[in-house]
Amino acid sequence: MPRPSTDTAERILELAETLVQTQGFNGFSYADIASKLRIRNASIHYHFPSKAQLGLRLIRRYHGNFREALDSIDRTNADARRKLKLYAQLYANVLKDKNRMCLCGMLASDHHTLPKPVRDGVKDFFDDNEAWLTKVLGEGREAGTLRFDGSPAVHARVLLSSLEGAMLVARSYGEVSRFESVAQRLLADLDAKA
Amino acid sequence: MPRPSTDTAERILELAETLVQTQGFNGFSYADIASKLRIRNASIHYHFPSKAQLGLRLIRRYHGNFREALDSIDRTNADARRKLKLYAQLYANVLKDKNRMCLCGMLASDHHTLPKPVRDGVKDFFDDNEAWLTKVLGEGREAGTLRFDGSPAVHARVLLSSLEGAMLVARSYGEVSRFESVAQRLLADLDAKA
DNA sequence: GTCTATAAGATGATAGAC
DNA sequence: GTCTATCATCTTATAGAC
Repeated sequence: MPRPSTDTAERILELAETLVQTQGFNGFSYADIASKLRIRNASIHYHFPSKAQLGLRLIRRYHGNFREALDSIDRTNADARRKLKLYAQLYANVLKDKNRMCLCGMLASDHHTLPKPVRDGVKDFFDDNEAWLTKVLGEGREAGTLRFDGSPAVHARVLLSSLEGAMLVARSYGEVSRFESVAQRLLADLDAKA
Repeated sequence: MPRPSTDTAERILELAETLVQTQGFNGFSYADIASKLRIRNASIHYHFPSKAQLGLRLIRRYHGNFREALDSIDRTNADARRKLKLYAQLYANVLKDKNRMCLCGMLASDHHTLPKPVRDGVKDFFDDNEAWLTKVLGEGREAGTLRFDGSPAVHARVLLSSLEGAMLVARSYGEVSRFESVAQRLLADLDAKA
């Protein structure tokens, strides 16, 4: 059977993700989803009873996919510099796809209006990213391929903040190159030979 | 006479600014303003016929105030490092006040849903900030107090993006210290003696 | 699982009295 | 310049038929 049930829920998540990433959590409605998927409002509520629950599912999905990408980078690469480059590309790929913002970066902007569970999900995402970056930065300095002052943890925050901000600003210009030049500079400054 | 007319328009702008900075352009309504200022919906429309016009007035006001702050920094300081520190403090002060996001950073997140004139206003703000930063970075390197690779223009983009992103992420934690540690690291890395 | 129908309230906006 | 009254539309959400 051609996956009968979960299919619609998946299509809803897929579209809702794009909508949050481009318009924000308060910038789209169930009606937007219904019309684009040619289903009814009530069908969405069947799968996701409230918008808060939809938001939470969206974060968990996004975080899970991101986690897999980080694990994949870890599995297939040894060099910290290479890992950071691939990490930045993760962001670039999001931006290249319909000028999307990072899901959690977008939700961070909506922070004040979000249900508590969604807020917490955003924090978890940032925490996980910072932990991964901290680890990679530590490894790189240890191996002598990366050079930076201060703690890996603080520099992880710098990288996370800067990449999120670079996406945010680049979207206003619709220029991915803006993101890329910032990311490139950020990574070049970590180069051991600098 | 105790400024009869402009007073209400000013109070509306003041509150709307906070609302946009904390909830986003799509996260507040005329009703929110009306109830908090104890006036009626129609009174707001008298001063600002459409939300788009309110948004534009908000940006112009914010940009103007920011411009004044930059001019003030230029007037009273010679050292580029000092100027950058004061620049970062401008951002920190916004964040400290009710966990606000930069008005234009917030509007950048709403980019996809904004009226064209508002979008353009956001770009103008970023352009102006980048130009100022580019100038200061150039001066600092010339004077030998700042050290960085690449062009002042690219580094200006790095600083703008990073500070905007640092605000965005810090808001999710409600910790100004998160912003401050990132800003501090960013500026320390530009130090000539690094 | 999807639909029709509908509720109950919010939204941006306007006409016209005071 | 502010008000009351009102609009058309959109919003999240639910009840119940199919």
